[in-house]
Amino acid sequence: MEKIYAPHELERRIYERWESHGWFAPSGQGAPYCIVIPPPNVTGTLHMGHAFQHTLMDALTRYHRMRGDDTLWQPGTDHAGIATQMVVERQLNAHGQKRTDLTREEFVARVWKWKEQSGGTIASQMRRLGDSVDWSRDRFTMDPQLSRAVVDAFVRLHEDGLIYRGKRLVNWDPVLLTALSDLEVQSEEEEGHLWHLSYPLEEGSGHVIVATTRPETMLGDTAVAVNPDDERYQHLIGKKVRLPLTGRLIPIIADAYVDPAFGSGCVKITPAHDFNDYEIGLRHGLEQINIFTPRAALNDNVPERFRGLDRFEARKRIVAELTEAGLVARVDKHKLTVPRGERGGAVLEPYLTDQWYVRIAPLAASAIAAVEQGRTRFVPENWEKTYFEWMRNIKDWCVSRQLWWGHRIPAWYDEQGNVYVGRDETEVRAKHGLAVSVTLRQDEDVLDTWFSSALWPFSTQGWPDKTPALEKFYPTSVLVTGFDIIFFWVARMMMMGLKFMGDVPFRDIYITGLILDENGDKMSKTKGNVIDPLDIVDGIELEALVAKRTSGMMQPQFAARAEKATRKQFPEGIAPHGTDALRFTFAALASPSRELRFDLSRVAGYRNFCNKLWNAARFVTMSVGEAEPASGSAPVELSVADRWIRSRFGRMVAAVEAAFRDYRFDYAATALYEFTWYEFCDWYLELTKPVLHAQNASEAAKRGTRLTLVETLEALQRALHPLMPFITEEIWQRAAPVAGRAGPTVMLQRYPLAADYPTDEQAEREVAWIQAFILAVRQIRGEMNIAPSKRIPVLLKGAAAQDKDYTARHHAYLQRLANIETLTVLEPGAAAPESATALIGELAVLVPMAGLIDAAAEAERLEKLLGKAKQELAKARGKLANENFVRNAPPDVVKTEREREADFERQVTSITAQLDCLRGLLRP
RNA sequence: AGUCGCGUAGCUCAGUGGUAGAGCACCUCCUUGACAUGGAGGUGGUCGGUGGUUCGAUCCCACUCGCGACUACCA
Repeated sequence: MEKIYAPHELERRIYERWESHGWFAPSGQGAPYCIVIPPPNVTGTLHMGHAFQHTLMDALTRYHRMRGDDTLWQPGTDHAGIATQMVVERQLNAHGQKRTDLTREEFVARVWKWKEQSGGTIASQMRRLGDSVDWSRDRFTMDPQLSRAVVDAFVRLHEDGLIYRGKRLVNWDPVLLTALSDLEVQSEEEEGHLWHLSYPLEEGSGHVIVATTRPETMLGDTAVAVNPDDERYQHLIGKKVRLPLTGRLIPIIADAYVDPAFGSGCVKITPAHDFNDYEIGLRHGLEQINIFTPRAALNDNVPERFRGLDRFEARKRIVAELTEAGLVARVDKHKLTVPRGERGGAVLEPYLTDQWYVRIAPLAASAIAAVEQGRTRFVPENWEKTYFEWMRNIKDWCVSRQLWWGHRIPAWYDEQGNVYVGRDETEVRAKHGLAVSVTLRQDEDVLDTWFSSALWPFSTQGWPDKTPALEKFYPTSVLVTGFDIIFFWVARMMMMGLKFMGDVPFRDIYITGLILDENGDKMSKTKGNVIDPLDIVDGIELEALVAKRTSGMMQPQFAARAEKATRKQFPEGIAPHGTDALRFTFAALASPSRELRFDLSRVAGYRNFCNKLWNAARFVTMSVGEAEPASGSAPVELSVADRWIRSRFGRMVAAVEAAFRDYRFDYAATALYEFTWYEFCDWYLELTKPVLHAQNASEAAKRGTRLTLVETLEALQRALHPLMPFITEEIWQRAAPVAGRAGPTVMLQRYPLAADYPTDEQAEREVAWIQAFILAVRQIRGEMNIAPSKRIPVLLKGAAAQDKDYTARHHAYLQRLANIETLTVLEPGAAAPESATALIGELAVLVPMAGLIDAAAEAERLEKLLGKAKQELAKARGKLANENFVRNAPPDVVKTEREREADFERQVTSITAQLDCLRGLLRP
């Protein structure tokens, strides 16, 4: 084996082998275990958040596969309606073309082409990350079968009265020219103004003042509203004002919605351009005057001189004219929240249009109940509150989009405008008895992308057909996703799953944290702080990274900032770390916290861990050789260390089992890391050396150690495999034959079971003693600056029978690991030379000073120890002096406290005696 | 405005009603035949503040200060 672990070459080779053998497919045996991937945008690339979630999903998948479950990780991608259409439109624009220069068919063909071109990026990234998805089942939301599912779902919902078409106010994007759902609106606080406008009363005797942030909408006002209890305006209710600039007469109405304390207490009502005003308009039967074109320019419903003006231009003109007319009473600075489109960023306009809606309340009710009843469980549990909060206040879902890329709505219109919903035109004609002579025209609109996503857990398994896959893998086991799409996706899958499958789509919903950069900022292209996960895997030069981060940036100032930040953050680019190190980092990071800062130094640490594991494997293979240590009938004898490491391995596996059960990947990572490094490498490998190198050790003992070495190494690869699939495969291939384990790949081996490694209390006790001894000597060495290579004599004082026993039996370990020259057990009362001291309970470990140790330094060290011991002793005594403590605390707590007290008393006595002795020396 | 979350070592974060932990960073020593991407030892925290419950609170409760996210918004 190479001295340094080099991941690059072997990762690709190994993945290809796994994939070509079809090992990612479900085995067909065992209990079904299924995860559906949150489908990324087909034309996108995977970012750190994806890589993080994929790591966790793959770890779960590999773990369950190795546990013998019939495991499927279902891959696929999403057509991402608006996002994808926008990308292709931008490409057209770059060539001086517009979407509308093409026919719909031409444009859609163009998008498909782009999808074919760029659609492979994600798959190749996933391969590099080691994702063990069943590629043979790859799905795309616009596959024929999944499209059929979309149509079927739409028709069924319509048949059940859960989909309707209606004219109402929607969030309209005047740039993209489409409706959006409430969730796609991003409200941001911006600086604006509050204009106080004066509307004259009809009879000419005075005026009312209304306050507005959008003066241009006054052209569509159809009332002024006051609070019914507002005494200032009682006398005006029912009267009329003359709307400036238009001359229209509009009524003053009373509505409890109006807050008398805000502004003037008078509100202009524009039912066609404000959600609240719309509701008020409905209550009072007000006219709805639409004053905008779809592009949000003023239309023919306004005085001629304003027609055709863009809304922002119109605002200036109207304010100017009103000011001139003396009708602007006041202008205040005002913070307001401006609704913008999630994708395009355009200011949205509440706009009256015909759209399709899902009547959501009945669907939400069963989805709420399912979580209340525990049929689906959120992990961490707290997220169910967020889910409930939204579900209980949910509003109907606008599902139609005025786009070309997506699932066309399965509705047809005749020339009279009657609408028919059906799976296709033939079905529609048959269902409604429409003659061939009736011309039908299909709805031009497509469905919200999230409509097809909502069906994902069952549409991917063949629904609406009753397929074996659907039967087996629905409900899925767990959904792994971020909290940012609980509403968009999770809640909707719950509703649709319950509606169409009659059961929840997943047993557990594991909500991951959000990956932030090392400063706690969201990673975004505009901030220039995104990291391509593969750049961490393969490494990247600084210049290439800068180029990558600044390319395609519209605004040069952003590019400059991104470049500066990048050069500061990665002055030498990013070193290669390998996939396993990145994956292990993600696992270790996956605490229940909702925000996770990604720090490259963590990855470096885990790359070192890979290297450590690699070198441990080198040591084992070099020590054990090619042959199976336990072959034939040769006797095998296990040392205390051999028994100890098996026992410790069992404890570690138990911790990992619990961690996977609880989705505590951080605990799993920690347990594996600590076992591997601190127990297997730091202690066990060292403890094998005295045995393997000893001339007087029996062949049976050597066989036992070799066997344990290679068996533990082999089992450790299986234990680590879900988190670090590549390096473990590579090592396993070498270790397994020697460990007597057959099989083509570690990924199909059984995961170790804690039950197979019962705790060996005695071995653990003995090794703990050995460790304490060695640590005691090392501590003296370290603090007294005695070179590790210097062999030193050690004396034991106050040794009990057991200490003597252990000392005798484990002499070889002590001698080698503490690098001892001689080990002498002092008889009671025997005089000890001046020494440095360390305590193991009542046993004192002495290192004679004889030229090695500076007495003053040792005195200082002991003073410090004494201080600590006294402090702890005082604490313990204080507690025990408290009658209430002794009376009320559980007996075992009191007992422990008494033991501590005794222990510290002994320490204080012993250290004090040593100090006295030293002081004698220092005071000649 | 409502909902939720966070505040623990220099940094990033675990954690528990009874002895406060890890990684990184830092200091000292060491190239010993798996590994310097390493080994050995060490420094470092009044667990945001105040009060309450308790024999005992970093942990539970209340209030408070400082952050943050989400949802809905007053024109």
